[in-house]
Amino acid sequence: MNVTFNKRDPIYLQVMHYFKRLIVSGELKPGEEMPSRRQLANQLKINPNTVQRAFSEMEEQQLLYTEPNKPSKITEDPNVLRQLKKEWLNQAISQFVSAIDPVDISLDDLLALIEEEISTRKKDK
Amino acid sequence: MNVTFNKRDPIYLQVMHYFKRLIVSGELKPGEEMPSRRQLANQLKINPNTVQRAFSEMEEQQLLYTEPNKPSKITEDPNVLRQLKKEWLNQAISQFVSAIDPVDISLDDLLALIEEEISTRKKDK
DNA sequence: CATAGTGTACTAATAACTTAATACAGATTG
DNA sequence: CAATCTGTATTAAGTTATTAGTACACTATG
Repeated sequence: MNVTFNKRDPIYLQVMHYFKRLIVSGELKPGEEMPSRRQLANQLKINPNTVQRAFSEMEEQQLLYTEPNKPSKITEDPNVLRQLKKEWLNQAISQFVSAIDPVDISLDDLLALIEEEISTRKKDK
Repeated sequence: MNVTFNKRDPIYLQVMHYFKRLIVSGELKPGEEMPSRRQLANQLKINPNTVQRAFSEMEEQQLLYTEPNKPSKITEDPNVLRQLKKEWLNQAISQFVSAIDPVDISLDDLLALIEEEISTRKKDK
């Protein structure tokens, strides 16, 4: 459980983002149990209600489901999962293209820089 | 002056981002005058101090310089400008690669999606 | 020389978020 | 069957960053 919170964004959003990422990557599998709200709050040294907020929003987005008095679980709905991955990717690309729009650089150079960054990261990990 | 503020991020940061983008794109040229703090605040319907905060931070970053009782001007230091562009690009790429890291997609498919997004935007504008 | 424009500085108010304190219903476990 | 674990809900308080209000010093201009 490697989470570091930045001070700028709301913690509940950062918690959501952390778990969404795990779902997108497949590290959290459909049907898998989430940690309990209190337990997670203890680990992260945050208030249980902050976890509750993150979880209940993820539940609204149908990423989690909760049976009464049981820990929440990752959705098993393939449509929801597919949609999540799709949106995650679209959002990343859209934001990226928008960010580099003002920069004067050729497409080839840009793609080369991306490849370079990716291979650098592979090496480092 | 086409600015729409989101509600999440501090306004002064959004103002900074807006002008940095203009500098990166070259729409604001070295030595060019910035609008006065009050005038800009009026246009954007925000408090002059919010503009002041944005401007003074940009001044700290040496993107602007201000002679007493004169409107601020864009820096004419080519090193600062080069550095800004470099960091802008690096930040975009780094953030993007980090975002798509959990996604299971081939490099070729990814680059194709980027090209597609770029050409879509060109078409639409 | 008064008016209106600069930038700047200080303090107060606001708003958003987080934390905290409790409570309740139900399940599980020893 | 008591203790402890789930999730859920409500309300209040605290904190912090952002925004707003106001005043000051200086300059240019008509």
